[in-house]
Amino acid sequence: MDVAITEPFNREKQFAAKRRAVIRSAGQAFRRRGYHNASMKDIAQSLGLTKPALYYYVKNKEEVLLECHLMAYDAMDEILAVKRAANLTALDELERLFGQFVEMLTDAGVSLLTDVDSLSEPNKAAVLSRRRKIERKIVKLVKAGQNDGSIRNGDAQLHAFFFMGALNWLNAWYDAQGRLKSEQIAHHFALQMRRGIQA
Amino acid sequence: MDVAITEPFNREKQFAAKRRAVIRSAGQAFRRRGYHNASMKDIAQSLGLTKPALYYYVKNKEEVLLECHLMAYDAMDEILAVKRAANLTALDELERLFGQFVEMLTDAGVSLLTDVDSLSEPNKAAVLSRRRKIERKIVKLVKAGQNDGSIRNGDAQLHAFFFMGALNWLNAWYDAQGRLKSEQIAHHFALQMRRGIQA
DNA sequence: TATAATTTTGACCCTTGAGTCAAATTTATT
DNA sequence: AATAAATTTGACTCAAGGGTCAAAATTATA
Repeated sequence: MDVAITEPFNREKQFAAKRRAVIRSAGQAFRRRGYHNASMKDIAQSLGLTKPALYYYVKNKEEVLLECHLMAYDAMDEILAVKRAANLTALDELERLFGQFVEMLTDAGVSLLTDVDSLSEPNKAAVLSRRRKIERKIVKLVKAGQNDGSIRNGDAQLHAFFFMGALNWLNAWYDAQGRLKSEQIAHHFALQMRRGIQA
Repeated sequence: MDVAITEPFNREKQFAAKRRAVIRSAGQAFRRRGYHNASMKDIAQSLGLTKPALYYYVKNKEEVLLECHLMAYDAMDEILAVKRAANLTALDELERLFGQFVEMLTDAGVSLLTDVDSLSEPNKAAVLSRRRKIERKIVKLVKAGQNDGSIRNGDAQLHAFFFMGALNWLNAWYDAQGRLKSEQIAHHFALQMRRGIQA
């Protein structure tokens, strides 16, 4: 086989995959116990590694937190990127998006963290900028809905802040083993979001 | 004047007042920067004190966090304690309560914190127990609304989790100096909450 | 099998911040 | 003014946890 090129590429892939696993695992820990309550040693152990082995894959703890944030925002961007069908109202679209966000946070192991103050200034700014960009898209959609008549009037920003809270609060109570199943939550939340703002 | 009794009482009052000030000030710091990012030294300085002076009023940092949680729950209990007028639907009542919660978190300097994992087991259990007690009251009210026909059917717990998220998310974005004024937010949120669950 | 690259580790260093204490200062009482 | 109580502080101790490093172990390559 033509390994001369693919082999080193596979090595990189292995490395990247392991690195992602580190970030994801750390994300779970941060989500459950909080950034400062989850030590690098804990995170390493939960992957069957030792601390120095972790540091082979990441520069420092803050970098891990940063990537957790960005990973979640990437996932949200991906959901937001899908162009909506022309026949749907902005409200319909928002309902669909919101349901997908919920599923992403429950089903898929994506962790939407809130601890932004544990980042140093440049990173904090970067994360907040990403967050605002997503918020802006959503607010824009709310305004579109107010124009197409599907969403009732009122401060669009407040409309959005309200239901984004429901999303961020998921971390505090959602339990994959619990009574409430991902799909059920997504469906319920999407509807409650819709009703809250519909015209 | 008959000081023999009132004087020592005043001393205690002074002490208690200063102690409360410490808790409240710490609460602001925890809310803004997070429990672990706000050092006891910071908290002391923001009150014009030094660290050892703080420790004259509180046992340790965890105690401060605990009291912050309890203080917020006390305020919520107080709001919840008011008997509702017999002619109001449960939904009306819920709307009123929710608006009051929002005002309490914005106008009054009450800090509703989410960091429960930085508490040791017994304290964490105590805080979660208080939280659940409040949640239970609210869920009960939701169910009452489903009985009196003012609130649409669906999992009452999910109804509540959704709008409680909006409340907890306030910390992340509310700024007393910002564009959005307390009363406006309270009114808007109360309505959006109502619409989300009304029959 | 020998050699080189990658991955992992035990043992360490170092900073940060919680918490303490004996002594100083301020405030009230006789 | 003298004494006692309450309050505040400078100067510490100490543990936890982030991060490093030289060497060992593993895996791939010649």
